[in-house]
Amino acid sequence: MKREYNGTSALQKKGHFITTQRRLLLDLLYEAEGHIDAKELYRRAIEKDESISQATVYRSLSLFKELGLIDEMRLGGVQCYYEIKQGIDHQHLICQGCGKIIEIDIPHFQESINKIQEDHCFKVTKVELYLHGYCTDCGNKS
Amino acid sequence: MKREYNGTSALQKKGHFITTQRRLLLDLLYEAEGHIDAKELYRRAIEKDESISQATVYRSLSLFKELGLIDEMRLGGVQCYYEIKQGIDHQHLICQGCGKIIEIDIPHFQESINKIQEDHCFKVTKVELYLHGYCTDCGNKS
DNA sequence: TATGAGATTGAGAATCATTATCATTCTATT
DNA sequence: AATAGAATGATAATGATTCTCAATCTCATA
Repeated sequence: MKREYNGTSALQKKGHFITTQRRLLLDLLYEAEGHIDAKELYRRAIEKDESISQATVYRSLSLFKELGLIDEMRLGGVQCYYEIKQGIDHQHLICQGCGKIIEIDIPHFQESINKIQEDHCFKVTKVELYLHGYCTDCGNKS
Repeated sequence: MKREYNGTSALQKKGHFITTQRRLLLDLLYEAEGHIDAKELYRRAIEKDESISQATVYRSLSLFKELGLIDEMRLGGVQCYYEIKQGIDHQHLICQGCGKIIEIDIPHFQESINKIQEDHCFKVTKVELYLHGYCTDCGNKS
């Protein structure tokens, strides 16, 4: 089943071509439902299109990021993780035990950010909050 | 002038050797007063000890981090930045215009973290908050 | 203070993620 | 269908970091 994603129209609007590769990668990013890195995205892409190149994956991720279609995260390792931009901002708990990523919504977080902007006369464009630690399961083990 | 840093005793306590290289690197980290990356640390180290190796810089940073002597940050680029662990936690504003890093103390931030820990039954060991955007100077230009 | 086991180092190779190059192919008009 | 320019695939290049291993150093013990 072919769905029409917002993503493709966002590409057009800025004068970028809609290619089969970009459509595939957007598809996979939607299906992934968060937290996928370039390598894994490439692995999944090559199953559907065996000729797709790693370079295209990186180039597309870079473009999607520029267009604001996806968010880029640093969850601990060297590589970046990506996810389709959500309507509602959320932050991440990263379990050092099992590697699980938990998305959380922090009440009144935006208000705190607004206050910081005013206090420091700084225009915030992107917020990254990573809380590393141990989830319920891993915390109980120790 | 040779100073005796806490760092060296922390090394000893955990059974690590105090080597001239480690002492030099700790010295340089103290002098740097925050936000230095491995490459720059190596540049400064080699001025004092022309035979020191990049590998030693990386190994030492990794050890210092493990011992809790330094904090590791991801300030936007690919590489990590390091700084001697401060008594008081602080977070970072990262200017996308001029690259300036501004350290900020967020009132009641720890309380928010505590609440998140309780709400999600998650034991937080490390907090990373990065606010990307534009500082006063760069914000006014546009 | 001399010794030896084991930790640490230097040099450079290796790895891993990401970016650049460039000839070829594809896209969206005309 | 023709065409200009964008995008791709293959692969080389880069940059940060890690690994390997023989040589050297540290420190507890004699």
